Amino acid sequence: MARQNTVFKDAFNRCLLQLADTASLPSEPELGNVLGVSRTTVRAILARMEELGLIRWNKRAKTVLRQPKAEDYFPEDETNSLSTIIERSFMRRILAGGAEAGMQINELEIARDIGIGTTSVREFLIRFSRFGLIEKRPNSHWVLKGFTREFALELTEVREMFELRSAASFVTLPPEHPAWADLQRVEAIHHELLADIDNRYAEFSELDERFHLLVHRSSANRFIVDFYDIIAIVFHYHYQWNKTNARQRNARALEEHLDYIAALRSRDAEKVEAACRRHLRSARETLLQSIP
Amino acid sequence: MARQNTVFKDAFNRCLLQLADTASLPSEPELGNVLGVSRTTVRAILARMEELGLIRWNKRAKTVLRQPKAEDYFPEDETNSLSTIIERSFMRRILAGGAEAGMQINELEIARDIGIGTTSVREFLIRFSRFGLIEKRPNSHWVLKGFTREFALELTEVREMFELRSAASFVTLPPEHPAWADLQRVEAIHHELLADIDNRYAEFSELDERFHLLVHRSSANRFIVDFYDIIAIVFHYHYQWNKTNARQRNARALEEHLDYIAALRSRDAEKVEAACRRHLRSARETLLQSIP
DNA sequence: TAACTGTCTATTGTCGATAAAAGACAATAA
DNA sequence: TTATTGTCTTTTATCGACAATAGACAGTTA
Repeated sequence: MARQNTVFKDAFNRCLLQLADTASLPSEPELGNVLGVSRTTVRAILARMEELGLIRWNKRAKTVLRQPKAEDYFPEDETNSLSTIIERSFMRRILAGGAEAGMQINELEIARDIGIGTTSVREFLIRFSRFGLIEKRPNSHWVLKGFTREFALELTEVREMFELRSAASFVTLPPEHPAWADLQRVEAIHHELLADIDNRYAEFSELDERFHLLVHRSSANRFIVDFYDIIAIVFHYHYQWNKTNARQRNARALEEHLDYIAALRSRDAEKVEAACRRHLRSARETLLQSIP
Repeated sequence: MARQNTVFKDAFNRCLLQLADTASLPSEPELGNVLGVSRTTVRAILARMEELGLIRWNKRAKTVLRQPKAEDYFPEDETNSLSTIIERSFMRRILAGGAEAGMQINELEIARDIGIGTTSVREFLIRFSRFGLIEKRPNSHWVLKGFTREFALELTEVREMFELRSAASFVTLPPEHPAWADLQRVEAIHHELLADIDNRYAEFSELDERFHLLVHRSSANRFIVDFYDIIAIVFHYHYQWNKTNARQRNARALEEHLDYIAALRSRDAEKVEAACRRHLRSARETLLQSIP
C-alpha cells in the first residue's frame, strides 16, 4: 500500500460527468488536459469505463454506450488526497477541539490516529508551519502556539497592509485587464446571494475568498498573494466551527463588499481606501469577537 | 544508516571548548542546557571524553585530565545537519550555477547527487517553497521560478512595507526594553567594522542580518519577523557569490545603518522614516544592480 | 530533600522499497 | 506529416524499519 490511487479515482469520477452530453470521448491527451492528469491515468480511466460497460474502446474510437449510474462512481472519501485528509483532521484538532496554546504536537500520535505513516504528517506540519500556528523544536516535538487574540491581531495587521496596497494597485489596472471582468462576475454573485440570503448565506465563505484573492492578485506580488492563503485557510476553518450570527454577519459583509466593489469601479483611490478600511475594520472586529 | 549522529558530534565539539578553563564539568542536566541537547547526548559526549582520556568520569565527578588537541575534534563537515547540507547544495545550484527560470527540479536527481534519500530533499523543498523561488506541480515536479528582477522587486516591496512599520514601532518601545541595549551593542560593532573596514568588511553580512532582525522584531508580529528569514537567506547566499565592490558596498551600508540607528535613538518618527527609506532605497538599488 | 544519575521507553530523522502517476519514444493511423 | 496510441522508463507519494535523540521515572547521592 505505497500509495493510494486517489488521483485515478477522483479523475474517474470527474470523467463520468464528461460523459453526459457526448456520443464519444476525445483523444487521450485531450482528456488528460481536461482532467489535469497524465495519459497513464487517462488510460486507466478508459480501461475501467470499458470494464463497466460505459464505453466501447478501440484505439481512437471511444463510443459512449450508456450514461453512468450512481454506483459507477467511487465513494467520495476515496478520492481525497492524503494531505487533504490530514489537513482536515489537524484543523479540527486545533480549532474545533479545545487545544491550548503551548501544547505539544506529536507526529507519531497524529499518524497513528489517522492510520497513516509519519512521513506525510511531517510534511503536512512543515507546510502548515508557515501559518504561524505551530513551531518546531529541532530534534524534538512541535509546539502549538494557539489560535489566540494575538495571533488574530498579527494576522490582520499584515492582511490590512497587503489588502490596502493591493486595492490601490487594482484601480491602476488598465480597463482591458481581465480582473475587471472578474470583478463584475463577482459583483453579480453578491447580488444573487443577497437576494436569497436566507437560503444562500452559507455560500458567502467561498465568495469572500474569491473576491479578496482577486484583489490581492492585482498586487502582482507573489508574497502578498501567497499570504492570502493564510487568511483564507484560517477564516475557512474558523468560521466553519463558529456559526453564531452567520446569516447576519455574512449579509453585512456582502453589503460592505458591494461598497468596496463600487469604489474599485469608480477608480477613485480615496474612495477605495475608505471602503477597504471600513471592510477590513469590521472583518477584524468580527474575527476578534469570535475568539474567547 | 537511519540517521547520522551529527547532533552528538557537533555538541561534542562545542563541549571540548567548555573544557578550556575548568577543572571539572557541571552536572549532566546543566551541560545539556548549555549545549542545547538532551541528557542522552550529554552522556554520550561524556563517555567519549572519558574514552579519549580527556576526563575521568565517575558519577558526579567529571575531572578534566587534559586539554583537547586538534585531533580530538570531529571533522567539521561531519557536524552539519542534513538539512544544512541540502540547503547549501541547492542554493549553489540555483544562485551560483546558471539556473534558468522555468527549469524543472527533480527530487530524485538532487538526492542522488548529494547521496541521500528523497525524503529529506522533499522536506527541504517544501520548507524552501515559502521563499517564492520554486513552485510545485502536484503529483509531478517542482518548477524553478528563478532569481529574477521581478522576484527582487516583489521581495523588496514587502520588505520595505514591513521594515518601515517595524522601525516606526521601534521608537515606541519603552526605554527599559532590551532592544535598546541590543541596538547599542550593534551600533558599537558598526564602529568597530568601519574602523578596520579593509580587513573586516566581510563581517558585514552577519551584522546586517542582526541589525535588521532586531528592527523587525520590534513589530511583535510573527509574520513580519518570519518574513525576514526570506530576506536574510536571499541576501546571504546572493552576496556570497556576488562579491563585486563588496568592500565599498558594505562601507556605504554601514554608514547608512549608523544614520538609521541615530534616527532610532532620537525617537523622532519622521527622522526614522527618512533614514529607513534612504537605506532601503539604496539596498534595493544594490540588489537590482547585481541581477543581470 | 532536592538535585543528580542509571535505565528504560517514545519520538524524531532518515533510508530503502514499492504502487501510483507522470512522461518519453517509437510505432501507427488519419 | 501530424496527432494519437502502445509500450516502456522515470519520478513521485507513501509506508515500514531503525539508529539517533529526547524524555520519563525510579533509585542514589550529597
